[in-house]
Amino acid sequence: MDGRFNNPFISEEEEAEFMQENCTSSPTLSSSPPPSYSNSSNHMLINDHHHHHHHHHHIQNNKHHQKALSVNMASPKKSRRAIQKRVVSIPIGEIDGSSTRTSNSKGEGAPPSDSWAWRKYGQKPIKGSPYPRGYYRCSSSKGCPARKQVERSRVDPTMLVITYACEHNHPWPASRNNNSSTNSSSPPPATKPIITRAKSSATATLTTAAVAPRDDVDIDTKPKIKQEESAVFGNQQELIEDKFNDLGGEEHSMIINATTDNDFGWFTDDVVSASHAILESPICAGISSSNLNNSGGESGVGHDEMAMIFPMREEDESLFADLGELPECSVVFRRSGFFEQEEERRRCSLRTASWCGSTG
DNA sequence: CGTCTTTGACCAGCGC
DNA sequence: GCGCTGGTCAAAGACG
Repeated sequence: MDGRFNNPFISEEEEAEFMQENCTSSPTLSSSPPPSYSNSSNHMLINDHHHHHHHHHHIQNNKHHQKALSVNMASPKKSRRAIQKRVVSIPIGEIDGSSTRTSNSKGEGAPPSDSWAWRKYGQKPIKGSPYPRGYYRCSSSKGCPARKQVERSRVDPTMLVITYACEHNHPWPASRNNNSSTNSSSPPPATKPIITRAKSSATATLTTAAVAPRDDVDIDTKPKIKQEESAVFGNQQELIEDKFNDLGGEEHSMIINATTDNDFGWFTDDVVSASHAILESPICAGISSSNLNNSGGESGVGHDEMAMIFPMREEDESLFADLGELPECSVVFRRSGFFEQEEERRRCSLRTASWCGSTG
């Protein structure tokens, strides 16, 4: 499916270089019927099943050494940072998974299900953040390059930052026993028949979990989280904000006004009600131009969550696509009652800061 | 029994 | 060249 996903706020990395090639910016399933998802000849990177076959003969004895064969994980052509990513920030409490799942031993609960089946394959603590980052990959299809990283926002613990990389190669439920219901173009009927009511946007589907009915009602978990995290955050906030001033911008995200909270209709009734989500879009549509002047850009702290973009419908996307650059529209979003408006504004100005996430 | 999560180790990229 | 950090793998355990 496409990165537009069904997430509330998405910011897209533009650096994408090899990602596009390797990851085969698979055509939005919805728009164009993918000819053959199974084809793996194109993307020869990030996939693991590939290298497995490649270096088979190498080592097999030592279990631990087997990993050695995974060396070529990605054609080392470009740096990891060159990978296109879509950063999505969502209020953790709103849709936070935690659900029935194993919740979490240390990191965070199950990330909000975006109707795709994700399998966690790793988790690591991130240098600048008190919260670990979880690594997920699409479990629907073995060869699916789709991956996502889930971590709690450093600046706003109540926010969950999900970074999507690569898109799915397959329709919806590739394997598994998903009932892909009708066609592959549209997400499966959510367990909760709520979605897409407001906007009728076919693509908009969050917390559906058709594949993995993991998300249910776990709204209660959020209050707890808030307290803990917010406490931790007290200090960092200041620091982080400082850093933002030095951030360099690389991103080209545009910000637009969201119509109204109706747009969140596709969230979930629970979600919506629980999330007093407010869309504020001061239209800092400056497109990062103003931010670029910093060039120092690194710190890699928190800018990711700064950028929150609202996923558009395919239709809309198309329109923008024609525009040339703007892949998606972004929207500044914020939860009411947590940060002050001032901060909000501040963010707005910083928002476009690029998230050079990976390397620390 | 199958699938997914957890967890420690390995590896590559990057900075020094 | 070394060390740090992030990203991934895979065995074992947990869960359904």
